[in-house]
Amino acid sequence: MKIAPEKFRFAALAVDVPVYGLINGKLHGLIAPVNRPPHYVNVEGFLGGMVDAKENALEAAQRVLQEKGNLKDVYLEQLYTFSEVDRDKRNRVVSVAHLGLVRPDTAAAYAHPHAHFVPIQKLHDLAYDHDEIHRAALARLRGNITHSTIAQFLLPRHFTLTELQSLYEMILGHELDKRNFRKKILALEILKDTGRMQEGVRNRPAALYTFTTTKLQELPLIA
Amino acid sequence: MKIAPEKFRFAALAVDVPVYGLINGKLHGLIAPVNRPPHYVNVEGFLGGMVDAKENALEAAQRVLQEKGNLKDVYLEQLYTFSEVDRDKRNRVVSVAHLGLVRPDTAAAYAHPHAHFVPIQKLHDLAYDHDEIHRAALARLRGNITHSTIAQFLLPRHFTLTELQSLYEMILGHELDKRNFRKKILALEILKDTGRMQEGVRNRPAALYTFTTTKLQELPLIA
DNA sequence: CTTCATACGTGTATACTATACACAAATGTA
DNA sequence: TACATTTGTGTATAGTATACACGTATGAAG
Repeated sequence: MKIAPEKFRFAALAVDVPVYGLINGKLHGLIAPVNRPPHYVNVEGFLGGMVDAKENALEAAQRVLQEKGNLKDVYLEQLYTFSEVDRDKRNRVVSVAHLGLVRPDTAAAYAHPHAHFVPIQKLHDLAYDHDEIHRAALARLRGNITHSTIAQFLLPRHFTLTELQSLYEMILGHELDKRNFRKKILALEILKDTGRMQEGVRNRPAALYTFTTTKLQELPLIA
Repeated sequence: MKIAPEKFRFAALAVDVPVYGLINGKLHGLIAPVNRPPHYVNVEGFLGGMVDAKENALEAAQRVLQEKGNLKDVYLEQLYTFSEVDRDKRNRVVSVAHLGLVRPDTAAAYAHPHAHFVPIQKLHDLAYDHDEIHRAALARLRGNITHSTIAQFLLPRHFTLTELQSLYEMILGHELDKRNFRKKILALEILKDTGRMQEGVRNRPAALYTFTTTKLQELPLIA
């Protein structure tokens, strides 16, 4: 593929990837130090990087997560393209933001010299326009969780209904009735009982469920 | 704003804008001839153009519609960014597609030497990846019409409930019950009766309604 | 081994919402 | 005056959403 004529090439094309995961049942976002003098020092931001000539935006997002975060098998979807002229104060960079989700095993076991998970409430004053990207990502998550089985990418393979409900509550920002939630979610037939139970809890052990399919499905509205 | 370093500038950044409007009560899309030898000759495509150095993607979309289609006051929202390496066979172009909607007065009175409105069923075999953009745009329209007052950007200022219902039916692809549709839409309190009636129709004249606000509002699910 | 603390798992009655459905009324035309 | 056409309206029924409380299984502590 040839490169475009010089006169159209003033902007760099980047991806930024807000990645979220549950740690101890709470939503965290993955950020790393940003050090780009003179504008961006002593700040942090989501993982991001330039798209290169032989890949599309999604592939770039996957590569960036691998290279800069040592992360694989992340659920990714395109979020929004941020193109404000001065969104990067150094020079013109247009960024195709992608929402990323990881399971708790990945998030909890995550160890990396620079990138780290931080509770979502503490994600502010980030570099570039990453505060705005964060808001857009959470809004997307809220929209998705009621219309699809996206929760599956944030939960372990086997989970309890209480864990699922708690995830919904965190993302939606309000509490749900336990009995009604169970009735609705089970009626959708997207979950199956594994027959196994929680172990090592100091209360009545909960049944473990799993999603019937590993694919993202559209759903009628929940909650 | 400085331009980005040379090594990151291999792709051109463009916008493509599928614009839809009602003509004689049917949805049409706006396309124009594309003539970019050797790959794109004798084909048509949505209006599009390069983003330039001093504007963001939305501003570019507005400018392109003005310059290439002589269109102003178009409702625009970012749709999706298409970044396949070979989506433009000539060279690498990443396009931030925007969905555009115009009112029937604009669409019906539309006269332009090249750009023209074509019924959506006839929009196929378009240049570049515009068939895919068309599909994405219609899918977005379907999603939006049930969750927002986006219909207002496709209807005249004053319209009948039958016209509104017919728009919903066209976009959703199925028929709706007249009485139930009216009950639901009026209960939302997004419409007000203008007190005026249709004139010059050869049947019982319908009451004319208008949206209570000119802003896009989120709605609970309709239909 | 008993008691306690904790979280799990379940059903029903009521309010609300969605659906199905048919006919009289207002206009222009013949 | 009769006809063709499209508007505008109500009710009964089914289905869905909501509100709500207590017995049960486990581990820990005494």
